Amino acid sequence: MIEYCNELEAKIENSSLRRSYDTTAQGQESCTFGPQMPARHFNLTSLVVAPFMLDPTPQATKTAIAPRRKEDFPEWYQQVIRAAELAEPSDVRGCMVIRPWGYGIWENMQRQLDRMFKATGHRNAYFPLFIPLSYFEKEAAHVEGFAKECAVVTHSRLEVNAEGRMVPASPLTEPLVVRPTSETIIGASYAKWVQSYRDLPILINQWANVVRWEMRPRVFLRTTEFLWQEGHTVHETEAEARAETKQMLDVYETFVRDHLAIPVFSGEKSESERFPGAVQTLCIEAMVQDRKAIQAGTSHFLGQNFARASGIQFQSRDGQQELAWTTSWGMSTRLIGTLIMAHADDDGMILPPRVAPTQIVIVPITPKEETRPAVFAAADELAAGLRTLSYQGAPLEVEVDRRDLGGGVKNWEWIKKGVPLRVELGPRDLESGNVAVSRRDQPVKTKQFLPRPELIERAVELLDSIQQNLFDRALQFREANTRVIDSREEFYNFFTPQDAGKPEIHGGFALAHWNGSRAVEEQIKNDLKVTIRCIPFDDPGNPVASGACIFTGEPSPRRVVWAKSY
RNA sequence: CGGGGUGUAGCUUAGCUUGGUAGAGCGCCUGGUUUGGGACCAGGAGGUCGCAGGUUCGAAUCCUGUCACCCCGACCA
Repeated sequence: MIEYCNELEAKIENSSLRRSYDTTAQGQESCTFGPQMPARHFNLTSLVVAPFMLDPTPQATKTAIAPRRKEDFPEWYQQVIRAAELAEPSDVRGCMVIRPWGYGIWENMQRQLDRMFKATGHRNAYFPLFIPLSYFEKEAAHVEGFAKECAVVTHSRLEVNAEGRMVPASPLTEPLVVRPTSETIIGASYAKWVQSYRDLPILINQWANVVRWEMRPRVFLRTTEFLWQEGHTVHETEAEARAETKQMLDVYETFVRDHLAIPVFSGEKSESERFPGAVQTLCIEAMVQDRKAIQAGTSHFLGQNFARASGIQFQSRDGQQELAWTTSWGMSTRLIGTLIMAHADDDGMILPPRVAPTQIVIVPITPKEETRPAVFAAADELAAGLRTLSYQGAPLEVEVDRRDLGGGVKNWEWIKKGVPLRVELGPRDLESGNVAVSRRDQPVKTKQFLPRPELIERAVELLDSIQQNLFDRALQFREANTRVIDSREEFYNFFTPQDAGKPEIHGGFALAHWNGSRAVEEQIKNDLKVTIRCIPFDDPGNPVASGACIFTGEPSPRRVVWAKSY
């Protein structure tokens, strides 16, 4: 056994995979495993593998996804989406088809977020897809911000022309804008609903699709049509509206951290990155594996701007007519893209158990026809046992893969889809009472044998451990690529690729002092394509609270987060 | 909208310079052997070569136009 382990260790070394194992073997009595399929046994809950350790060197063994992250990150991203059957580009430019596996993730996100919205007193409603142009024109900054990406409906009928083609006919008296966001149309309703301070607050959320005619679409990250939720609230006082804005950002941060297993910086946007029409935009920013930043959620304090535009006013406690204070906040299917870029590896998707459409897949191994019924029966029985468990307030989702395919093929499909736990059950396990369990956050060949009752007993613990490990990895990655920077030169070096012709993955988050000027921000953007992602609430750089702007030497109250972004 | 590039089977592509009636790998279908790490053997289906026009006896190949997509810029959840 010892000899065998050493041999295996050597193979791992030679495969040029830089992996770090706990090789003390936890005394699993094992090798019930056939000689043709050796496997080492690890303690499943103690092993933590950091993302960089999972990176094979370019010459390493074949991975399920080509190219690898290091070779071509954007292409890798698209290939993961395809391999995991999350979505596909449609014939409609800029639009995507979200496939069942991808939509299942979205449904889980919806369910959990919705629960959090309800818990903070919000209710769902639905407002029209079409916004009359005149409504849209009411808030100047808002129009300016969205005008360039609006889809506009101008006709109400099709007719057959002389060439037999369908052509739009019957122009509308007033064009309709397909909502890029709903502040104005919802504001029109709110204006009717609000008369007295007793009608406040209004706390409403809507789940909807929106359309923004983007120049350069990318599946999930920037599509012409996307799905989201938009919360719209109205308040009596500024303080209450500001508190709501912050509260919902906190909900987002909690959701992304606890359910998507992604750490974020939360803070405020600089003026140039602010939502059109907002007084203040709060955001959470995540780092993904090419070290870029991605905005994972935003919450806006709209002041009285939209109340003024839509005429939302009320009679106050002392009988005065006053403008209300409004907020809006949103999260979109872009989060699925964020999830992919944050967690997936060179073998495909890796799903945090809390949003996985299926948490556990059981793969029956049926080498001989005569053993098949018994194996299937055992698999079904195990699945039934697991389904009695509750996970995150819902029954555990367990699938038995009965397809008549080779065990390897099935296994790899589930690896690419990112199912958290894979369970193999074959004829030999019928006698031993064991199953082979693999975690998606560990190297694909790692297995542990567990007696079936123990798997049922420990399933939730294993899923929690995966959830935690994904977060730990992501945090470790972010910390490894976040740098406190105190000089302009270091800043420029940090964000300048070694090879300008074929930029490698470089940079990350820079925590640096800034004098608050828009001009400086503009300059940095022009030079390096780097922007301020957020002005954090707490100083994450910590060494000194205040300091000097590294570009101008002027005083700076705090460090801000700089990065290239999606 | 500016600059560059590419269009051949579901995917990746060969052929194009030097015109002669379309080939491969993967995937798919059927049968058999397989199935505990991405299987193998045999057979099979699938393409008006992006589209339109032109040159020619003959066009994937040459010419003109057009459309779509990709990459780089301006914009963005």
